[in-house]
Amino acid sequence: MSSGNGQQRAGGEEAAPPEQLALMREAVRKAKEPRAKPRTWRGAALARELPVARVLVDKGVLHLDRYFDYAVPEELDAVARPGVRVRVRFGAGGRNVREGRREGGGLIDGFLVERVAESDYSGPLAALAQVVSPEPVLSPELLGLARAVADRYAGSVADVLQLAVPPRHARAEAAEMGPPPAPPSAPDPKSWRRYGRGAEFLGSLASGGSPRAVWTALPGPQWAEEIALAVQATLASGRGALVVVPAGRPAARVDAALRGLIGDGQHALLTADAGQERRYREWLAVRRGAVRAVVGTRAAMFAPVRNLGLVVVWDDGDASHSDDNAPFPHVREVLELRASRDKCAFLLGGWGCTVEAAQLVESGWAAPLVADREQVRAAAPLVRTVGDGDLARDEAARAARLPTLAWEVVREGLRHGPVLVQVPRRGYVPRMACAQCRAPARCRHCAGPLAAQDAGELRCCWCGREETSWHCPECGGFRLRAQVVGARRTAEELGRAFPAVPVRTSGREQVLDTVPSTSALVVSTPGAEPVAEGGYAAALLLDGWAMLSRPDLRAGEDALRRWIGAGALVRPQSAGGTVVVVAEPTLRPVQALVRWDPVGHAVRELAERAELGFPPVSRMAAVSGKAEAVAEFLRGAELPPDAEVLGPVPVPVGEAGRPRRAGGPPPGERWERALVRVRPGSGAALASALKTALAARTARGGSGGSGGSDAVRIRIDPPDIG
DNA sequence: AGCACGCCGACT
DNA sequence: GTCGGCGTGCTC
Repeated sequence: MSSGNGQQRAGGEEAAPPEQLALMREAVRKAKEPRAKPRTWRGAALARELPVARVLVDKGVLHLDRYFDYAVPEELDAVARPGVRVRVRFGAGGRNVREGRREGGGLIDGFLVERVAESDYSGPLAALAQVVSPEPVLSPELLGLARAVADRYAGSVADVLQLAVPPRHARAEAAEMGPPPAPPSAPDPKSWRRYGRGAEFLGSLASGGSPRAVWTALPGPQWAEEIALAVQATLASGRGALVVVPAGRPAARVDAALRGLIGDGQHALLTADAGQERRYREWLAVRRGAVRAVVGTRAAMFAPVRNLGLVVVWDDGDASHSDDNAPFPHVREVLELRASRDKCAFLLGGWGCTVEAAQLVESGWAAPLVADREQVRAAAPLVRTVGDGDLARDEAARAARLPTLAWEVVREGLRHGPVLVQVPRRGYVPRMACAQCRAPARCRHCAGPLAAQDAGELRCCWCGREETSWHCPECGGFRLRAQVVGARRTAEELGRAFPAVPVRTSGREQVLDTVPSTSALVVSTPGAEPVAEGGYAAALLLDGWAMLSRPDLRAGEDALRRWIGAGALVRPQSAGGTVVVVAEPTLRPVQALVRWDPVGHAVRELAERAELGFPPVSRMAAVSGKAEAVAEFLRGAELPPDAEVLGPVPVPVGEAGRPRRAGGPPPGERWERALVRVRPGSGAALASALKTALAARTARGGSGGSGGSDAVRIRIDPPDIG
């Protein structure tokens, strides 16, 4: 078998004299001899032991997702250890054969993966240009994890490492670090006793066990200390622990709780808002084993904790647990991988319960950690609803835009302390719902969401089929309405309704951390709610129907999660805490809130998704790009036999209000998106098929993952499948 | 993605 | 004869 290159060369040499031709053929054959001895083009001396370095080049492109061999010069022998960052010449410029070997190609970064005696590569090896630093940042464990994540998400290892290894900072690296402090003693389980087998769980951690649990936390501020106790128990067993929370504020709470329990110095805080130097210093402290525990936001999910004994994710339904860089790994999934690979304990906690969490319990992978109903009733606020019927009957509501019940609860609450008002954030996508019962309109073929198109016709956002005779399967209605959200004005009007009371707002721009226990109206968007000292006296959850009627698979789950998140900051019912939600009391998430039963909701939701073939019971991948590119890609890909392709359908350009996520179509281009769905168990096969097809495509002609006009993008577990 | 190599048409 | 377009294929 001769390479294409060789054929070409031979063709061009036909005019050359025979003896010269023979010489050239000889040269070609020589270059192809297997097990070529490593040599540099300067003939520099090589390391005597293991002179070949296997290098992972730091380029996200998929067809470069493998190792390249380089020769190790003698002078780099000592520092060229596995795991260090290196720079190498890489690119076509390196093989200018004619005028003797000349340096070419650009210098690019990479990681030295291992040192070996011989190379499989048949050509002459280039030499490592530089060892950037002797710090072995890429351990075999981290590389293994990065590879597993890359496989799970059909991405490249280099892309994952970009998320996993922070940029180097020389000054941070120079700092000396001491040995880790002595482990703390095993904790008293304290409030963990409120959960059925909570004390048992902590005991298992402390004695070196690796239990896995989905924990439904009771409302209130105790959760941070409960996580800290789990960390303490794990440290007591001589192992390390990793906690990932959705944002800086909850990270600060767990940090404070840990300080309170075991003091400073046992753990590092890894959050995005730290500067580069501090980030790298903290990360190094973890890698070097100077600290044994980590609390942080999503980038911390890869933290190289030594002898990992426990991983924790808090509030896994929060969107910020999903990384927004390729290949878009999710904290819960990555920590599941870590727990499996490292055989360590796993704790997924939240006030609510995601469908994915319910699935972990149902599959038997994790055990439920819940309090009994009596405990729940004692800790949760009283929840009351205001539905359409109430509103219609309510004269006062029409005038004041505030239902009588809501008004009364707020007024009464303000007599005892602060009152939280939750208003939805702007920017929910208006799609279609039943005008009568407000159930989202769904496609009768694949159950995707229906949306009105530019021309006015009704189409499925997944499979693209037109719907001409829709009627509501819930209530039999046949009229549709577009969903519109207008919110903030309500807050201003509220302020006018209670003129003597101070109004404070907390939102995306300015997030309040805490508010005092004095009477005030606290208006907040979901996720930005300040914690009130002693708890809120009441909470008012407005425009619930708008949250619920988004035609998103997770609309109900999301709404419930946000309500629960607000309600958990309210005093218990026994202390007068009351929540009013403006939403139909017949709807499932509303009922779940009233009963404070997030697990029941998630379990029912899971059963329904299994029936309809929705994630997470099936796995989905989105393929998007220009129409021809998507079609060609799908034609070329060898998808698993059970794969089902939905669509493609046009990607809406700049849908009203929805912020365009990174990875959308460039301005002015019309893109399409297809969804590929497989049965449970075929997820890995799907990811692998997509990765192979993408790599082949890029290597062939197309312009691969990022740039070019014929690019396609793959996203496993797309977040917005309508 | 870059980047060189090589074939094929235009021009001093 | 040589210069330079861009179509292919490789990168240790």
